[in-house]
Amino acid sequence: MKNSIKVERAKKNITQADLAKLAKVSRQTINAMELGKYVPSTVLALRLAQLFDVEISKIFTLEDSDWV
Amino acid sequence: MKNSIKVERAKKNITQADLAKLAKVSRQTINAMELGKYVPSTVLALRLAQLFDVEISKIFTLEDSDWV
DNA sequence: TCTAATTGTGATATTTGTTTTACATTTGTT
DNA sequence: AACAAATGTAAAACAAATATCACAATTAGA
Repeated sequence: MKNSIKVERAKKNITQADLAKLAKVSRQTINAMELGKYVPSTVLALRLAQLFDVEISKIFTLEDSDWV
Repeated sequence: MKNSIKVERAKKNITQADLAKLAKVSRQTINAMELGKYVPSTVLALRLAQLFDVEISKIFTLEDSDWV
């Protein structure tokens, strides 16, 4: 699964630490997520979409490998 | 977090077992999710949205308690 | 270039999602 | 009522998400 959190963050010009605070997770969670190291829970994904005021599917997109 | 998987499933008139197979998870996962016993990963949520051909935010919605 | 801010990384611990197996309960049909 | 299909539930095990702490590497500004 891919995500465009880094881009959304850039649009708002906020740091990982800022976003972490807003989303109420640790900075490392944001960092690891941006680096594609893991997939967030749906609650966290919804929170981020809400914070960025963007459809969740605009931020998170499935890849073929997500169906294996 | 709330979800309307049961409703979407009813629209398509398929069983939990059917959906489980389509979404490539166990039937218990679908069941527990419908009963609100836990929150799926974003990958699974995206798969379901894609299967139902509905925006993810139409199926999964945050509640106030999801921000605590 | 120095320095501070930001980002990346590693290890460990805890919590939560998911599977499997197996059985109980409910619902729908005949 | 009896039977089958669908749904709910429980426990154990494993996988994955998230936190925390600590430090290294990179980037941006003065």
